Amino acid sequence: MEDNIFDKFISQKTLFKNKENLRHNFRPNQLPHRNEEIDTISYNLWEALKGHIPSNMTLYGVTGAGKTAVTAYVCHHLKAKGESMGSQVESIMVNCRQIDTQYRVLSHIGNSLLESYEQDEIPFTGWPTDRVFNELIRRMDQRGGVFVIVLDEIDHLVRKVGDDLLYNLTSLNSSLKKARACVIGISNDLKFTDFLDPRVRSRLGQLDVLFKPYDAEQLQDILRQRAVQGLNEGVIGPGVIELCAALAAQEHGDARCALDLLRISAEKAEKEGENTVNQNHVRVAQSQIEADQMTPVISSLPSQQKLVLAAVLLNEQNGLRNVQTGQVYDIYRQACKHIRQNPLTQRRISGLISNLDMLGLVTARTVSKGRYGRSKEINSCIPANINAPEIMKAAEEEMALVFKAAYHHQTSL
DNA sequence: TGTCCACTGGAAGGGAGGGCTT
DNA sequence: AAGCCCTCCCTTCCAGTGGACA
Repeated sequence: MEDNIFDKFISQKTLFKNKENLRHNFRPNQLPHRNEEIDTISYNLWEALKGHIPSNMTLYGVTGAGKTAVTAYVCHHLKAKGESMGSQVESIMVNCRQIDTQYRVLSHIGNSLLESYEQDEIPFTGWPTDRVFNELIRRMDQRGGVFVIVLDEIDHLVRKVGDDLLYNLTSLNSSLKKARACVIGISNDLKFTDFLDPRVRSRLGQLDVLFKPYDAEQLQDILRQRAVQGLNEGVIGPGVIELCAALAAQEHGDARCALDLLRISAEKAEKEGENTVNQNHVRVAQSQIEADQMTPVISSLPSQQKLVLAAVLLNEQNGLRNVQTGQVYDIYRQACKHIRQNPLTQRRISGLISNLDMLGLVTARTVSKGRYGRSKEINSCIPANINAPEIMKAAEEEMALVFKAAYHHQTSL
């Protein structure tokens, strides 16, 4: 019989008991060091089980501080309790980084309320927004009960489209006849309410919950708990948990980062056929995570963005740091010429640079150089261990062409 | 103290591309 | 088919700005 390429993996021994337990989006039975937050939120949502309207809430905290996990955890329990008590409670989670316009949020919520016998989804475009809103209200009233609408990464949405949506959502209850609604906003940014209309701010901020970042010891607890569920006994070498926790604590106490580190370290060890995970695996995992986060971001960039990034990198290859917008724009224009594309305006490029900054691919600091004007100081954030050829591979044709052209230009000098 | 640089970043609006309703 | 609506990408215009320099 022909050998199957997967056979060797079947016979290979594994270090994992259940890998899902080590993913950051897994919902564990317990969330260590978050009892206070869970209490506050669930005490408020308890109103929903009695059929009343809970206060709107805003949850603040850095990435990986457990905001989303706690909310999902509480909502899960809420729904279960609702079912056993016979009161209709439903939670709808919306990730505002992916679903980032008023129309899309409303249609997403509306479509998640589709009864199985109803066929008509709200189309992803085409309707006036107020029609989507009215349809949402109709569906909520039809179902009745209390709806908990969770807007994750709400700061992103507000920065992008303003506060119209929040105004509408926080005043849902005045339009609803039978149903009731409350809104939970989750934000990484403590100051995003600065962007809000005072009315929206006071309605949304009826109850604020602050999630402090985990410290290294708390992260260790989290990792140990997950490791027990996710990994086989005795596979974790000395100091591994401590190292993962310490590295993640440096990243502002990001539990997500800690879990990824542990999982990928174990994957590395398993691939090497080792029986235990050691600190070396963690170090390898860390550099892989850095590279893995960046490469898909770069390759999914629109082509003009890639060109701008290429322009920054080209400047850096020539030994320039802290380049200004104007310099980047010059190189960018030359790059466009090389590959026969029409260049965009400098205003647009300035915006694209800010975009790259938000994505974490470059840092762009606005500085004033006195009478030599005011500009951005731009540096790439691409770590030295991801080198230019790899970026070129990731960024495909546009950047590869630019780099090639620049290389010829350099060598011909 | 005023000037002036090299931009920044907001606002308005055009146009293409997707879709719906009548 | 015509008339809307929404989103995305882009341009044009322009007031505003931090701080070095004369």
